[in-house]
Amino acid sequence: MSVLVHTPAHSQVAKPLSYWSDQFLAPGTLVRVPLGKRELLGLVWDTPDETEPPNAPEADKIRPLAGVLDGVAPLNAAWRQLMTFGAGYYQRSVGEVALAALPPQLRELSPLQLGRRLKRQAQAAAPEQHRPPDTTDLVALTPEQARAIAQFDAETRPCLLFGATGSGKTEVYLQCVQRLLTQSPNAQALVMVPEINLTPQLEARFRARFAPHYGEQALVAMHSGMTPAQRLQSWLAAHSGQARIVLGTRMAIFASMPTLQLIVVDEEHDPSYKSQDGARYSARDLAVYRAHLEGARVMLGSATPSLESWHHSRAAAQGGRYGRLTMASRIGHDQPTELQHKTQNNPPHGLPLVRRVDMTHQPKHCVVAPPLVQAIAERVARGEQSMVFLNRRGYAPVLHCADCDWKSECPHCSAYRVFHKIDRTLRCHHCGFAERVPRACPACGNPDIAPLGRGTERLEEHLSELLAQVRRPGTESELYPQGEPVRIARIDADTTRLKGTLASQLAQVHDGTVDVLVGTQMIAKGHDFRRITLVAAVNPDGALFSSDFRAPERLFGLLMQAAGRAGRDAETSSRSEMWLQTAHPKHPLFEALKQHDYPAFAEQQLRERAQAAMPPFSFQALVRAEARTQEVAQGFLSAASAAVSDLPQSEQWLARVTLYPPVPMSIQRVADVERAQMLVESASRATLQSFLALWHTALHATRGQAAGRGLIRWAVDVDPLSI
DNA sequence: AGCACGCCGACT
DNA sequence: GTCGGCGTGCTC
Repeated sequence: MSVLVHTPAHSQVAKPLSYWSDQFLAPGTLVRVPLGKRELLGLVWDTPDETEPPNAPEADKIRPLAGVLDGVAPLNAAWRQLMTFGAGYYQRSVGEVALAALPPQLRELSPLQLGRRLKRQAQAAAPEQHRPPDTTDLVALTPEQARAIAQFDAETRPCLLFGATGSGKTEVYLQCVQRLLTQSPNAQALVMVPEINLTPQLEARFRARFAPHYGEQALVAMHSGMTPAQRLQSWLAAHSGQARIVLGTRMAIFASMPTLQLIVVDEEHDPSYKSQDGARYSARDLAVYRAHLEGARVMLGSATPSLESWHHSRAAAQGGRYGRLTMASRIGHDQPTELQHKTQNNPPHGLPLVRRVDMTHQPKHCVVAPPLVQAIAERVARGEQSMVFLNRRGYAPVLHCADCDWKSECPHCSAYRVFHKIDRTLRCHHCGFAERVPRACPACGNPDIAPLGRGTERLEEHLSELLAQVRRPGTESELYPQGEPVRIARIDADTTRLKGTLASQLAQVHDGTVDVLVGTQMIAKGHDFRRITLVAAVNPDGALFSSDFRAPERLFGLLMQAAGRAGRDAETSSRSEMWLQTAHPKHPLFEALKQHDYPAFAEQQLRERAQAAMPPFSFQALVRAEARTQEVAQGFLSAASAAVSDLPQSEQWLARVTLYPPVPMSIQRVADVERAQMLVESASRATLQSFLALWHTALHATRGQAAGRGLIRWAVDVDPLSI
């Protein structure tokens, strides 16, 4: 009997292992098996009567199963196929992928403990009486929303819901789920969001809509912020079919859902859907594949789709494989005619007016341009809120000595430690190494060491100085005869480290306790701020000329998303603005942003990508290597590259697959480990796939040879997001 | 991945 | 004298 256990792709036990069993066990059955001195969770893989895998061990080495996990139904064929596909596509072992997809507690719990949990779960599942949904529950839709849903119903292919921020994508998801649950009494739906931070508000909306009809148990969440017990509970509810809706982050794509009929991927362009550790899977891509496997529908939603999905949703005549559903207007705004759009210099469909501040015409070294300060001050005086966005946390990215040119380098990484004024530390954002800020330059003793550049901490400080004279309206008191001073809050990974602080900080913004909000991209995502009428990006230029070909795409998405935070209420949207401080105001990216014209931006980007034969017009994989020295890391990659010529038909492979030379990674050393990578590219996804599968053995073998000596780790990243 | 075995540096 | 570092090897 073949059984999968949690073993990595590179170990010698990557294949299914053989065990004896005296009873028939269906594939997908959860079992416990002895392995060495341990007993661990296993998953029955082949049917018992299938031929034993090649290289089966001698009969005397085969040990009997330790037990079967009663009460948990076997994982179904579609789920197992998803694991097989995921493992193959991302170059990992099936055991690693499949066992990692199960809740951790399932692996740890003894059969007795599990039995108790199952009993409790069954009691909780006791039938509840609920009011069946009827037509009065349906929220009125805008014509665009209604059309999008009708189009989705008429399609069988995956669909891209291209909807402007504020166009009501969430309501479309809700109604699609609602229609499904009403039509099929057992159907399940999976709704995915990119970040844990976004789950509470979406969960609240889904719960309010569905719990009255289907019970609290019908909706479960799945993300890494949950306790092991909660995760097991959600997983069991989904696996048993008791949960009709699963809402979660990328990990939820692996949930066992026996009657899955609909998958929604919200903010499908978000890079968080690509896992960066373990198996480097894309939950969005797996969603499309899984829907295909299960015969389920899939909807990818975004205001700024990934260029991959946008390209897939081009006209069918041009080879498009996805349907495209467009919702261009914000709720409460009629779609303007083409003429209005062109003649009035107004932004379309109630989106904020984009203003570019040419920083080359502003005072030297100014951080916030005077006109922007003025605009924020006016908002404060009117009782409106502003959001200032800087994608760099801490006080200053570097500490510098002007005398000897010392810089706050991290001793363990090839990066600078960031100055955090709040606790007077120098912190490395890559390895976590932190030290108290030295009083004087550690190299030459000069007491005059100065911060270089700006992070959110310093921006917050700077803004409070610039706005010190501004007073809030209608709040005269003895202390402040002309009204209270401006209130500034900062939200970034540093201020939200503790659980629940993000929620309470967001609440402060909502109830108007805050006039100006400073933060990193964290504040640009998803949160609905009703009273914000100004959004500013202080320094977005960095990504314009980045070596990463996806940097413009990410910047555009981020700025568009940030712009979407402004004026979400119809009454304020007419005077809401997005400010961009840039040294390149004429850059096409900003031109497109000003028009809120994603299609034009995507068109231009895709043209560039096509010319340079980059994704989505080519397919890539990255081999990464880590070692104590750069020589070893690169040496391994070179040897692996050379090993290609020993493959059968190597010339044909080399004609269709390009192997680039090994290079150090952009942050070459992290925590005293040297990192290098090598890019592999092909014009065909299938070719790249079969090449990787063939080459994997050679890569593995290289590790055991001289070139692999001293290598710490290596891994393949298929469809990498950053190169 | 775990977990053992195994061989070299600073401490109860 | 041990405790403990992580290099190498094995698990049906």
